[in-house]
Amino acid sequence: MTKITRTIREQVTQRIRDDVVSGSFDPGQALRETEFAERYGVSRGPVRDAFLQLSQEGFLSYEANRGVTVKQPPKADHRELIVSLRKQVELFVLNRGFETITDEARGELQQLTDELQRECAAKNVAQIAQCDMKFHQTILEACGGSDFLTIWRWLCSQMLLTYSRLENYMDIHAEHVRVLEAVLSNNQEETIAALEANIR
Amino acid sequence: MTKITRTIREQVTQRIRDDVVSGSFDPGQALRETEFAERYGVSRGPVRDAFLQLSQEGFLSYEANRGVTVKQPPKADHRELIVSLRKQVELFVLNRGFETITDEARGELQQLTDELQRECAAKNVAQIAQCDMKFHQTILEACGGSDFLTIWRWLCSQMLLTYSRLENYMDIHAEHVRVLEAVLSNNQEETIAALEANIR
DNA sequence: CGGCTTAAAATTGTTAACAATCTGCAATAT
DNA sequence: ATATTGCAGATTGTTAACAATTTTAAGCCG
Repeated sequence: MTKITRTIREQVTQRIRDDVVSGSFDPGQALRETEFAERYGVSRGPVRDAFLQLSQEGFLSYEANRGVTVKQPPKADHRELIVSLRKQVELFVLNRGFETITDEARGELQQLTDELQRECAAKNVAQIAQCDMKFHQTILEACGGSDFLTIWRWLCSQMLLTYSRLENYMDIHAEHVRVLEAVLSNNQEETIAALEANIR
Repeated sequence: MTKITRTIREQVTQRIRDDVVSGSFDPGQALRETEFAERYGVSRGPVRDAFLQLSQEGFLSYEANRGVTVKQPPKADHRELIVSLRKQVELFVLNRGFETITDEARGELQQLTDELQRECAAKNVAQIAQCDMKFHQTILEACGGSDFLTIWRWLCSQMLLTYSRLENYMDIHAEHVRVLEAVLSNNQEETIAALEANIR
């Protein structure tokens, strides 16, 4: 059974995160609690929680008594380090836990790849980014890497602030198909190679 | 002029963080919002914020509608990766920004080293950890590495969950003196070597 | 004109009450 | 006996009012 009700904070967090990833806001722009509370028809509490969480995730920047602003994308050399760190985390986890991937996880990866195809065709940036991340997250969790989820999310969010490959949508899908097929055929080396190529 | 008033949330967050680092709680132990609100004489709001923040920092584990528990320390192999990642971040930042370290930052480092000496002598675990982190944070910020503070904090917190060198307190101080003197003598290579040796 | 003071407006921080959800246990049915 | 249901208590989630802080801008003085 799939989860039916999510907490308001989670919903608000997801919506704002999507908007940031889609580039709906300018970097440095101030976000007001009241504005979002009214827009979503909720009180300031959950919005406040969402701002706090998204700040720690790396999408927003928080200053006491002054609210949050949309984070500037990282500089080129910083981005290089970030990509390198993310690769190390994902490949580390994959190397240790490749054998523990269950058939259920395989099915989920298949499903996410299909969803990714649809979203790539529809050119829906926020949904593409969400599928992309969920795909990698599924692998991480299936390999016993849940401990690294927080740091991995931060690394991803920094990369998403410059989600530069928005031109070639279908390439994104193709890259994930390569990973998926490597996983399905139980080929650890090819999986690693495919993942390595996908993270950039 | 030093900061006079801090927000309640910050104070509560710091106190709980200190208690976790000092080992006041058992791993897996559940923390109740009401209990901490009463203990600190505040309402549940700031405590809730603190729980949320400390969860993202990696000290606590959060489940919707079920509250937070104290995080288990990372497994040995995970810890190795974490230490390696932290080294990469600090050394990357230091390499790029060593020249930008100001005299003000140097003074702060001197001050923190003195404070560390006192706290090591007093064997006050939470304060030692706090000085230790503040020392490294000062270097990071002085070298223009503020962008990495979030991820760096997470890496540190995971290491602090097994702050294993609690025996040889004065060694901690000595290691930081070596870093400090390298910075003061403007010796970049020695600074890197000293930092590298200190992060473990 | 430029800098300083000050009050009002806007915004975030905190609180306490209320709502929703989960937990544990006893009663009940199979 | 075992599993299921339902209720009471405990705990977290949400809301709206109030407090503290910051920002804005007008007024004043040099």
